[in-house]
Amino acid sequence: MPELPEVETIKRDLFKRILNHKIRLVEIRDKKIVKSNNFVKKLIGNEIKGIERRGKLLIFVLKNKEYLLVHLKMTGQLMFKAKNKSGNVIGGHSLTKMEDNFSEKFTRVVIDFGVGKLFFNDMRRFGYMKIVGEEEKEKIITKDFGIEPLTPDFTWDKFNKLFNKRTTSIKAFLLNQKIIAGLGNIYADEACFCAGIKPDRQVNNINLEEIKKLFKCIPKILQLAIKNRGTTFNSFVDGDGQKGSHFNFLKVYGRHKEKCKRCSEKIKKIRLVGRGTHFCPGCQK
DNA sequence: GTGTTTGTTATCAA
DNA sequence: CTTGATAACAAACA
Repeated sequence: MPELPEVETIKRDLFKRILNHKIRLVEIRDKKIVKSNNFVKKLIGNEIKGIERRGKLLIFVLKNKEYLLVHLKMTGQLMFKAKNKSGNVIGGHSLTKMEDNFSEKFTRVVIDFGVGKLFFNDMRRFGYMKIVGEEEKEKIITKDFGIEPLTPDFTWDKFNKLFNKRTTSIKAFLLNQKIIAGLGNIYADEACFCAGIKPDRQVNNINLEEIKKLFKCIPKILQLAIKNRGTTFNSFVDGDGQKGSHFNFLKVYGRHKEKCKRCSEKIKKIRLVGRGTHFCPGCQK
């Protein structure tokens, strides 16, 4: 599940690979993935001049000031494979099996940059790609997303105000992209552990001290996960097709029935907001 | 065959 | 209009 740290890792990887290379060919293998018209035509001959991120959404800035938006949803992957001297992508032989974290079994779109190809793979087909103009891009990044952690926009004043008059669980609050952008199921659970808050607590019952802890925990958790190049649980790979190493740093997510690293109590798993939710009964109140 | 996995949105309710 | 709760979607795997 690519969340903010995973998407950020991909962004940084692709920056080094695909910037300023003219797009030669675009192959759509699954029409469902592409959500805008004239997709191939708009890309061929174009260049990517920058890569931005808003929450879990990747924004490729095109030379003609249009924007290629890519959302990986649950199982999306974006990986660049360089070409060798004979013009074939390295490691791109198998069409069916996973070899070296790479197969074309679930490849939905391929963008050929001459120096290599960018593969959009997505087993579950929840992800999408679309090209939009300046106006629509601005509308999306302002309307659909809340405060962006890891930017100057994430201030104590703004964060604290978000807790006013809300009547939902802290877990649902953290998962809501319109409130805070970029947290998903893994990092929402991790943030709650870090702040010592049980995920089913109501937002209006969380005290100032706890809000302060959350304010510190959210960037801290995300930064560490980025440093470890993201969490690979099922399908996440970075822009080069490699796994992230943050899995072993997780305190609660995926550690059901295991001992808490801090207090040795058994990690519990419940269902909240329709999501698997992990917490430590000893550390979280 | 069944349950489980989750990011987002549609839908309905208040 | 805003907020919240819930189901639905998709496909593979244990």
